Amino acid sequence: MATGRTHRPATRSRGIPEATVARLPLYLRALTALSERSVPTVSSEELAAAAGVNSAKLRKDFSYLGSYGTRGVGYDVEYLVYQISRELGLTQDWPVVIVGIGNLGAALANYGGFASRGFRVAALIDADPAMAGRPVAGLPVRHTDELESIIRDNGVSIGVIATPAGAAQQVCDRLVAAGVTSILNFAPTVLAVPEGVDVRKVDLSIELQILAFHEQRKAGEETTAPSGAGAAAAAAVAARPAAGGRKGPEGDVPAVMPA
Amino acid sequence: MATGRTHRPATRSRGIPEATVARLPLYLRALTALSERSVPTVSSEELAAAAGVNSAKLRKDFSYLGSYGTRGVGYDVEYLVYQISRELGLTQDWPVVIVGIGNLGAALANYGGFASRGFRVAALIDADPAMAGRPVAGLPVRHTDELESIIRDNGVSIGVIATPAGAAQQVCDRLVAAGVTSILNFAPTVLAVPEGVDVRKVDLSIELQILAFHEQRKAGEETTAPSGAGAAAAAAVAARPAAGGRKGPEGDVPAVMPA
DNA sequence: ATGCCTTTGTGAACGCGTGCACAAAGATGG
DNA sequence: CCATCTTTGTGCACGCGTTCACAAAGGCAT
Repeated sequence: MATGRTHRPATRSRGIPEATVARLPLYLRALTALSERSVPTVSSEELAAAAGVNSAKLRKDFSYLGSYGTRGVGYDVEYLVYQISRELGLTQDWPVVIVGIGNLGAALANYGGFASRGFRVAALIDADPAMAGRPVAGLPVRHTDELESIIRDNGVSIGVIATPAGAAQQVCDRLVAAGVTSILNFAPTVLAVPEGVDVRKVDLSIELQILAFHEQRKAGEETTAPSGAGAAAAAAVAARPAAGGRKGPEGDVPAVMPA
Repeated sequence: MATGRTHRPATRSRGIPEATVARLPLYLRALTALSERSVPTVSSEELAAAAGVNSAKLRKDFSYLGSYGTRGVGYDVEYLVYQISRELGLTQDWPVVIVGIGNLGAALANYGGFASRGFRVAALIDADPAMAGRPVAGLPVRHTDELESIIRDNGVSIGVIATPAGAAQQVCDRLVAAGVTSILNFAPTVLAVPEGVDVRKVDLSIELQILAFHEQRKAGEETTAPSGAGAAAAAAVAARPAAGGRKGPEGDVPAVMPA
């Protein structure tokens, strides 16, 4: 999962909880797969299993959308696909620009799942003049100078930032100024945006660090010796500035304060 | 943010809440930036602003790690960098394999932030024999046949899946069987894993759909006419199977049931 | 030493999200 | 038409996460 979200916290939009919104795409994907196999109806139990969630949670999620099921039978697949698509706003076309056509930007441009569901790559934009005109995923790369006009001409409201961290905020500012109100940020930076602009962040480094945390914990649980090779390094690296014996989180690293 | 997580729900590891763990990398990044500018200390207010969070939340987060601040002064940057690094398990080296060296896999392999923080790309693996041996990001691509031996020889416990959706579960199974216990999944699929294996999911498509939802809501709020061009399409596409007048989520699409 | 000022650390309240468990609803068979 | 069986929709309780607000703690000037 990508982490981080920058939403207005309270404004539960239209009564649908944020957590539910985040799961709707999951259900939609599972339903689409069923639809392609021409499965007419599905029970909450089956669908929940396919989406990897609890069936009670799924039913409650759907209850926010309305009463779309039939008791004793289940949910009509096609109908539900449409309802969720509509709720997510996928019945309309969303032009998207990708800024920063490096390795990642190119990968995103080539991503098939992009176009499949209402999203259309309106333009690829890069700051490097040498990139300009070169085709990537069948589209010619445009230069950053054209950013504003591209946004306006295509009515783009969703922008994807795949630039280096240093350029992200500047690109973000220009996108927002040009009218973009939703941003998907792949650059490892915290973006500052005005009220009313949604930012979602996808950060590989953060995901790995979270995994490392759990990995370390798992490793520490097997061998009940928390003081591994890292302890020595701890004493070497960490130099507690203030005096006074501090205790670690739970007695771990007991007073390793050299000074 | 990448969405989705597959953790054991309850097991609050070592007393540090999951939500806090997810923010630690954010703090760490902000602190590292401060460290490079040789800033000695930072207050919770300043650091919170840099990390894009509430200062009260930051202080509570740090309180789970221990009492590492000095009242009236703030936090020692270097010391905090070390404490968080240690807590996240970044003081040790984590060998990582990337499976699926397409556009995305190559982008990940080239990602700089990878090596910077304790993570080392042990191998790039792809199923295409034509890829084998070709250097990507300075590493020769290895064939899938070698997956198990690579995992074992390098003691890899973290795997990154960047394959097409169809291959993801199979790759996942092999990774887990070979000893991987943490997986970062970029394929748009729900992965089934045994107990004790952590999966984090990064899904571009889902992120975009969530943005589209909010975008649609914003658009619908300006123009107070929810019944847009989509309504007609609704009647055309949706064919409610069961009879009986259903009402939409809040009166929207009122009884558009062609029967 | 003393008092003031800054900033941390945390107790408490609140709200959101999750899961249980069950009543209501509808299908189905006789 | 009635009984039975399946599955939905949801009231309720619980736990996690967030935020407020403040007392305690330490630095610093006098």
